[in-house]
Amino acid sequence: MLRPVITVVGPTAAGKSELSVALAHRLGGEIVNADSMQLYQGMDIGTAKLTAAERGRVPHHLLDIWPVTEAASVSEYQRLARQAIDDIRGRDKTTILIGGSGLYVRAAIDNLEFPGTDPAVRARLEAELDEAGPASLHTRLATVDPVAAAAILPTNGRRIIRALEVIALSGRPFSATLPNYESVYPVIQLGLEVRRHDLDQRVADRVQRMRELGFVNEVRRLEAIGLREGRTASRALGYAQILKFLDGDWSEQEAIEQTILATRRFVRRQESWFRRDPRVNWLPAGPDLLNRALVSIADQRSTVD
RNA sequence: GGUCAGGUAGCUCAGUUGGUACGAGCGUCCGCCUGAAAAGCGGAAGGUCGGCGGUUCGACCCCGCCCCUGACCA
Repeated sequence: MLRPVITVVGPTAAGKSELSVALAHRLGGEIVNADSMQLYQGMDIGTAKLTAAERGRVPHHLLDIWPVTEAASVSEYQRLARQAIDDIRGRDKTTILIGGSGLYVRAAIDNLEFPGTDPAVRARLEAELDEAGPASLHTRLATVDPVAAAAILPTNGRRIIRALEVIALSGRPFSATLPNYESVYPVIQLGLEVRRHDLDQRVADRVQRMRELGFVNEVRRLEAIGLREGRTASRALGYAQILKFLDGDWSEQEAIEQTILATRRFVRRQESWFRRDPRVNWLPAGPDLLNRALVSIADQRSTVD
């Protein structure tokens, strides 16, 4: 019998990484990263990547696989994640999928299929967006795919473009709606829950610590190898703000404060994303977390198989 | 002590020559999310317009006094 995939989800700074390593030790597991930014090489301090020592001999997969110049792709991530999970399960080890990128988690474990992409088509649409604005693109979407147009707000340029791209490539409507939590593996999902106030404090502390650890220098180093050209990496929390500091737009202090604010906003979005998923079993942060997690896993294991 | 400027949403500020605050950005809360997702987007809740008195049918906007903040002058 193949083991279920265990996911550890929840907002940034809740303590997912630490719990995952502890779980891996207990369960003989291996960790698969589902954090979109930890996929990047060299983005260590700002993504709060565990150090080699902190990983404690637990095999970690899908860290440091992309250079900062590469644009992220959920679809590519999905391929790699499935490959890693299949490999781990094939060796009869437990997979612990951990990350705060909701879509990436779902891409790994759920029945999502991503239609293709075409840089030329996309570039054309983006140029149009710049010139004409999202409303006119939305109007066009409404004529070719009323269902998609109804689901996507006229102000959301990004999603309108993707819909039009898919239609242009496939000739079919962009009827993509997220599947109703149909997973392709047996899964047990643990969610880490931290009270708002505490979480905000942790975020602030963490960002301050990043600064002390040399975050600015990390960004300088990455800037030298093309961070600014990286469509995804250059927009990462903290990195974008430090770049503005390096540009002279903000003082270092402002960059740090803005990073804290942006991270707080992000945390809210993460909570709202994961809260929806009824499969997640929430564990309040606190003492004895590891044991409570193990109990929760044992409880669910009986129902999963 | 005097002069000037200012006291409007949690914060920074718009605003009406007197007619029920039209506010904006940020924050807060809630939500959406299929190839940039640490991205992108939407909604909501918040105001006795510094206090007291006066003028007026009616004052946040006019008058008086008071309190607070800042700058300048003594």
